[in-house]
This record gives sequence, structure tokens and C-alpha cells, in this order.
Amino acid sequence: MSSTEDVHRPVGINDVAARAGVSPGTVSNVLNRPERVAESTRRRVEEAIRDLDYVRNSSGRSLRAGRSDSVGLLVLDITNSFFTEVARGVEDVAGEEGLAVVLLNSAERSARQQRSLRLLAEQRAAGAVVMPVDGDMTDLLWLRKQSVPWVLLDRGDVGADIACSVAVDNHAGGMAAGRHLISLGHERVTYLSGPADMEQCRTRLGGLRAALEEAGIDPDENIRVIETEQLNAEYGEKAVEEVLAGGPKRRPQAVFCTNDQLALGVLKGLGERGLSAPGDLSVVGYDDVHFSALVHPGLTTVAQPKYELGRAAMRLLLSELNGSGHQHERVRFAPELVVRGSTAARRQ
Amino acid sequence: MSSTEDVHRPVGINDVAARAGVSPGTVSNVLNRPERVAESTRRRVEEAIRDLDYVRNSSGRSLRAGRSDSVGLLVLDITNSFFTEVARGVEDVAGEEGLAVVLLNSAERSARQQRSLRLLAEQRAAGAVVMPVDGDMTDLLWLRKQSVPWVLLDRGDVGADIACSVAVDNHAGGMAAGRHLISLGHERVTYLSGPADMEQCRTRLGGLRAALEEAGIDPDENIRVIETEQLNAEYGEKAVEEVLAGGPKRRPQAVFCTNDQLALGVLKGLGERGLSAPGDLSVVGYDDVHFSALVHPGLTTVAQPKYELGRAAMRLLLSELNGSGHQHERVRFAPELVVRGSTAARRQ
DNA sequence: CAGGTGAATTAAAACGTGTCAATCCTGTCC
DNA sequence: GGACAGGATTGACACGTTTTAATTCACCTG
Repeated sequence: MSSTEDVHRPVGINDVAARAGVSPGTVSNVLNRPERVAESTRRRVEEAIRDLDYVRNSSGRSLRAGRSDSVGLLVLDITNSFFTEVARGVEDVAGEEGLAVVLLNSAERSARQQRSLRLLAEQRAAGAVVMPVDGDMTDLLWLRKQSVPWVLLDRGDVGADIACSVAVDNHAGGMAAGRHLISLGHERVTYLSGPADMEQCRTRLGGLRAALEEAGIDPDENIRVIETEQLNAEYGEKAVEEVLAGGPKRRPQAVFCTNDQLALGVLKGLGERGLSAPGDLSVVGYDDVHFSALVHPGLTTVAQPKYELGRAAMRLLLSELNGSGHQHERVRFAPELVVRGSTAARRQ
Repeated sequence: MSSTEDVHRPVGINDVAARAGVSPGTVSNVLNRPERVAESTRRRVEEAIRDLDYVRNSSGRSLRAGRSDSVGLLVLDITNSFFTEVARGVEDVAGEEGLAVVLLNSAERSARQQRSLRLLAEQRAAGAVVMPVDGDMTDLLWLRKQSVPWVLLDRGDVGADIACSVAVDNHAGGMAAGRHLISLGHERVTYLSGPADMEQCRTRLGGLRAALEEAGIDPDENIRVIETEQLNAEYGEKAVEEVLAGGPKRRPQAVFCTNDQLALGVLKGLGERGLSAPGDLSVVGYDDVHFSALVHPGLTTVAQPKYELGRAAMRLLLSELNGSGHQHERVRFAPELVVRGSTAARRQ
């Protein structure tokens, strides 16, 4: 039982020391290097800790250490389940190491990203896993100069000279989707892209083009690109109109969306117009978010190992934190095509 | 431009003071109470801050203050979009106040909840918004004793004598769903519940029962309850078998799920068996997650004001932090039935 | 001009921890 | 019995802030 007077005066390492009849330094040793302290005193200290219900003060710790024991995770959209899966992976690995994760949401806005990075600097975060809003690295380099190291997630175009990074091979992903569509007999495909300045969108398109070329089909003539402002279902739904523009005659045989949310929006938009996949056209997504297996028909999509992505990023960060002679590393995962009901062979 | 020697030695308030030819205290005043310092010196200090690229150290701040400037948000399942919407609300309000949000995930496990609360105590968090794993309040009371105040979210059964709380009226929600089903001519309904020790599940069932009674239908005879271990789509899908058990003759006319994820799983499970809503039976969910509008048919569901829930919780917490003579408050939102395609009138 | 007023600034003392050199102690060896 | 080794423990300081009481200074008043 804890005594009654410790309610208002928070108990610190000194109180514990006093109670155990020992110096504060010894208590600190019990906490951090138990092997250096004799069995008997260690027990006495531990008992005092329990009696007083002492809990360590991480402000003090990190002030002394010069850095805190939490890492930042900056995501583009906390609402998107792709990111929350990544977050789970990051969190699990960090938790094993006793690091807390501060989740920050840039909402795809560079002002918010800047604010978040500043916050991490103020907290002297041990490190960060970052999915940057755009290609502008100045804020990130500033953060590194404040001696907060970071690992890039989902941005494959940045070289190992700048930072560690974890990503999925977007070119291969686009290509897998393309080959699948071609194998079903589709040639005229619309690519529903997000903002064109997102590297992922461009690279996946590159993969799609490569697949067509490989099959002897001219990409320039057969691929139509539609850009949306954001990567969510609303924009996908809205885009359907444009996809179908030109009448049934010029309608594409397939739509490849750069993101499942867009694809799900497209499926809905089709339904509202009395059309459906794969009957009227095939639809392919990207990410394999949880819901994609739940719609009817199931969404054919390019799966990313989201959870593993998070784990790998955090592990890379850890190695940068612990390792002395650190070399930046690039980890690349292979995407995997998941075929469900939203794609089918072309009707003759 | 920042000079070259500040790369390794992190710059503190003292360096700024030296540069501006002023005492550290004055720098602190410039940062925290600019009105107390003369215009001219203020400008000199601000210039020094810019020149040195000074960023304040929150470890030092919170050590001195005795509490940090971040608040915890403990959710049951970071993967569930219900919680991420809440998180957005919390984050937005916290951000306005300059508070950082540490997102913690208990994954519905009480051991993880305990670990998270301990972490918050160690960080001397300013406060927390908590969705507790179960009815056991001991860990939470311990946290309060460590002088970390918290606000309950989504747990309507806890009185204002214990804590502030924000919730949606679950009884009314269950009732709305029940009335809707009755108005469609359904009497024999299966309630797909989560774990029975979750208060939300029980209260919603109570509302459903009340609706039947109101219509002169005996709940005991007409409602069948099936419990699942967790509140996700997999378990919903699995439960379909049990829902249908007894053959077409004894099949319920409707299924009311305590959560959209379960309901979406049910829709999928039906589809796999060649059945569908609302043709073979009506399905109602709860929460109105984003995705429920995207499936076909759209899921009829009881909507909760998720974002607002988060905002309200954070506001309550703020008032507890700032206000001196604080009285616990209960905020209750009204749920709203959203009718989509998954429910329809009974076929004769 | 002495005395007083009030604004602007400063010096010093915390806050709780970790580290490191110095000290204490116990037992061993010659 | 004295010196020594080496493990266990201690004391003191530093980390970067904020705050309070004290000090300085310019100016005004009687």
C-alpha cells in the first residue's frame, strides 16, 4: 500500500533513496544497470519503489540524456487504413525497444508537415519515420541538422546518399497490374492517378506503360491519364464521369487506380450509373486495404506489405540510432497482385 | 544563415542570451510573455534566435513545469476507422492549443492498456482521452492519482462523479435501429454482439429490445443474440453460419450488428452463400464508418458523430486542465439512423 | 534635490535524472 | 598486521528551462 502523504508531492528518485537508506545514484543504478548493485541493496531499493509507488520522470531522463525516448511517425492521412497498418508495424517494433510513438498527421499539407517536424525537434525525438508530403527535403534536412535522424517511408526515389528508406517497388506494381489487364484482353485502359507530383503515382504509371510496351501495345495511344486532387473515395467517385466521357463506344476496357480508395469510389460511381465491374469494365486498385476484400465484387488490387513496411522502417531507424558507423540503407519490398472479382476477361 | 560551429553543440537559451547580450531569463520572457520585455531588446533576442536557429527544448520545459505539453489518446483499435476519425477530432483541438497528441493503441488488451497508462504517467502527460478496454477502473484511478487527468470516451455508463465523459446515446441508437426494422415489417431479428462485457454492446441491445416491446413484440422470443470475440469483419463473416443455422424456415428477418465492421463481414458472408441483403434479410450496422457508404448495397447504419466526439472529449479535457474549480461533465450526443440499401420491407 | 515609483532586467534557485570520479568497505595476500 | 585489490556506494555536478525576488535605472513629484 502506498502511504497517504504522497498524493500531492510527486515522489522522485530522492524520496526512494531516502526511504531505502541509500544515495540517489544507487537508485538510478538499480533502474538502469541493476548488475552493478549488490543483491541485498537492490532488493531494498525495489521495495522502496513499490512502497512509494514511484514512477520515473521521463522529462528528467531525457533532459539529462539530451534526447527523449520517443520517435515520431508522420503520416499523410491518418484516416487511410494503409497508414494505420504501417503505424501498427512501427508501433510494435518501437514498443519492443521501449520507445513511445508519437503519431503525427500532415494531412498531405506541407505547412502541417513543417509544424510536425518542428515539434519533433523541440521534443528532441530519438528519431522519426516520415512519409513526406512532397519532394522538398529542406525541412527534413533541417530536422537532421537538429540531430533527429529519420527514415523515409514509401518514397522510392530518394537515394541512399540522403537517408534510409523503405518502399515497395512501384514500377513492378504498375507492371503487374498492366500485365494482368493485358492477359485479360484489355488494351484501352484509363489510369486514375492522384496528384501528379506524387512520385508513387508517376512510377506506377511508368510500370503500366512498360507492361503495354512489352506486349507491343502503344501506351501513348491506349492509356488515358486522369488526375485527382486527393487520394480518397470521393474523388474516385467523381472521376467516374470523366472516365465514361465519350460514350459507350470510347469507354475504356479497364481502369487502373493508383490507390484502393479511389478504386472503391469508382466501383460505387459505376453502381450509381447502373454499370458494374467487371461486366462493363475491369477495375484494379493499389494497396489492398482491408476493405477491398469486403466489397462485392472483391477488388483486384496490387497488395503492399503494409505492416511489414512499418516494421522494416522502424528497424532501420533503430539500427541508425544504435549503430555507430551507420550507412544508409534502402529496403525494397515486392508488391503482389491479388486477383479478385473486379477484373475479368474482355467480352467479345 | 546559421554559423558553422552550432552543428554539434545544441544551442540553448543561454547561447541565445549571450548572443543578444542579455540574461537567460529575458530570453525566456521573450518566448513566454513577450509583453514584459521592451520592444528593442525583444527584437534583439528574436534576431539572435533566428541567427542561431534556436529551437526550444521541451524536456527542460516540462521538467521545470512538472508536466509535459502532450496529451495521450488511448484507442481500442488503431485499425478501425471509427477511432481514427475520433483521433482527428482530438488532434485538431489539441493542435489549436499547442498540445501534441501521443496516440496509443491498446488493441483491446488490458495488459497493453496498463502499459500505455504507465507510459503516460512517466511522461507526466498533461492529460489523456481514454477508451477503456473494460469496466475495470483501477489503472485509470491510479493514473489520476499520479495527477494525470483524463476524459472517458464512448463509455456512457460511468457517472460524472468519477470523470468527464463523452459518449453517444447507445440506447437511443439501438432503439432507432429497432424501430426502423419494425417499420419494415421485421420481427424476428438476430443481434450480432461483440464481447458481452462491453457496455456499448449491452446498451444497444437494450435499445433494440425496448423498440420491440414498444411495438408489442416480445423481445425474448424474437431476438436472438450471438456474441463474437472481436469487433471486426472476419468475425462477422464467420458468424453468418450461425445466423443462418436452422435453415431458411427459421432464418431471421434481419440482423442488427453492433458495429459496421461486423455488418460488412456479414454482407460478405451472405454473398459467399449466394444470399444478399436486403433480398434475403435486412442488415443494419452501427458507427457509419466511411466505407459503409461504399459497399453495394450501401449499409444502413446508426451513425455516430465520430469527429465531433473527439473534439468534445478534447475540449472537456482542456477545461479540466485550465479550469480551477472543475466539475466533471457528461456530454451525450444523439445517434442518427442512416438508411441505405441493406434494409428493405419484408417480402410477403 | 531627496525620495519615490514603476518598468525592465537580472541572478539564483529549483525541477529529476544520469554519470563519473572519488570514497568506502570487505576480504585476501604476503 | 599492513597493504592492496576491487567491488559497492556516494557526492557533486550538469542538462535547459521557468520563476521569484532582488536590483538597476530613468523619470517624476513635492
